[in-house]
Amino acid sequence: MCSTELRLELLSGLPFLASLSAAEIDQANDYFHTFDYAEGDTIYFSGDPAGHLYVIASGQVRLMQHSGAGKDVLIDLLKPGDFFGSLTPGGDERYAETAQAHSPACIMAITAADFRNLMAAYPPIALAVLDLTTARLQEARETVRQLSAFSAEQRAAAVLLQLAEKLGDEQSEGVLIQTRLSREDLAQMTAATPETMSRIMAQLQKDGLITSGRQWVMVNDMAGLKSLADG
Amino acid sequence: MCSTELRLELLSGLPFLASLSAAEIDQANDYFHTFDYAEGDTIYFSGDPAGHLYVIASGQVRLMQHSGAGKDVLIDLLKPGDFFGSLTPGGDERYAETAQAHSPACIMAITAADFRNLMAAYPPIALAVLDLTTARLQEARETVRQLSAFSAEQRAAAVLLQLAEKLGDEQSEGVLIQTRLSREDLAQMTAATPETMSRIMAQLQKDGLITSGRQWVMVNDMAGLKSLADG
DNA sequence: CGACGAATTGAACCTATTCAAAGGGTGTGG
DNA sequence: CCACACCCTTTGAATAGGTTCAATTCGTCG
Repeated sequence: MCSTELRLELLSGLPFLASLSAAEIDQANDYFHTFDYAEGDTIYFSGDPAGHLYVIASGQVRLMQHSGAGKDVLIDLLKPGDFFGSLTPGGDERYAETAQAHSPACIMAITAADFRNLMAAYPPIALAVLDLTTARLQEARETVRQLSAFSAEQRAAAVLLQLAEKLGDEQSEGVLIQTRLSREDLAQMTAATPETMSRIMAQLQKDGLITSGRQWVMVNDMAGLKSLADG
Repeated sequence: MCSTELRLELLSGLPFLASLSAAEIDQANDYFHTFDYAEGDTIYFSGDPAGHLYVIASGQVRLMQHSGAGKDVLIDLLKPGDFFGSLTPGGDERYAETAQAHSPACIMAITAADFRNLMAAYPPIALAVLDLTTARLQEARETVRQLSAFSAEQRAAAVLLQLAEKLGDEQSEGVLIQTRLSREDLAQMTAATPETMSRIMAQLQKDGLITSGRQWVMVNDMAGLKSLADG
């Protein structure tokens, strides 16, 4: 269970709460409840009534979409400081995605209505959240573009690049992606099958662009990956 | 050129300006400039410095993304009252998409910085814009899901449904989509080729779900299309 | 009515999927 | 501490869905 200090430190570090004073942060903190999740735990299911906004205190969360026959899509991998869940006050709406702990995680939750009041009281918060949402919209549209125009190999390269930038740890031999990632996870981010992903990863490794084993990936040549991804 | 009355009437009817009084609307109107575009005119190119937010007064606008070799993606078709362009004040950012008049159109433009001031002054505007952006994010993610999990025929059915709901005119024989739409336009919305789209449209017509000719589509069986789209 | 752009149709080709079987790395329990 | 079992991963071969290229037909606007 994450400590009160961690909570306050986290809240004060959030980009979209940057406009609040320490006292106001302290006050906002009262609206949040904290929950712990083990790896694999579901935070909410797609279709559940949407009543809360969540902020990651520690750990990683994955957002997924379901279609029939195990054809799931991994929309996004979130890290501490990221938010997810509902932004609208009405509890009648429903979550469009499923949120799942991708690693052991501590999550803070606030009522959607409370958060909306916070945004209405502090316009800079609303603008900051709007900026983040706009950025996600462009990400999603970029994904659409890649699915429409590029090969599985190019999409894989783009996904690996993105992961390396977001979750990568720079090391002497390359950028290590700090997350357990199976071939299936990568496949669900790329709109491919695990088998295809396995073949692609083998090819990328042969070309010296990456190194990869069971559940881990290291990017050795960011520039090379990028030129492959861009066509 | 759209008249001043049309401009005021349009502004007062905008969902995200609903919180403003008549006098405030009148005042906001001063920030907007109006431009006319002929069918096919480009409003801005992907990559241009992003300095304005646009609102459609009349006509239709299409948002597109480019990739090499004519592999363009038609992200969205917008109608009067919809906004597009930049939401962030800094002019250093760039448009991610190209905006083009899909029919003769009258477009109102406001500086991104001015609009941001408006949102900061009237929080309900910011919240309304956030809601619309969130809705678009979910739309984009739904498109990703469909590209990942469904066949071209299912995607085509989903696109036609969506168009019929957004731009459809209910008639005795079915719902007529009120826009010129070539096989190529539909292909760019579906991530398919015009040839594939032609074959799919022929099949759908044979099944009695739609009627279609050169540049036009009518949906005869919404429920049938929906069950096809959902799998 | 004529001409041009759009739509259709056919056949070969290719990428990625599917199904199946064998090969490892990891971590847990004895 | 080692061994075993489990799941992830790899690899192969057959298949299918969509693309590509090319030729023809059709509708519509001037």
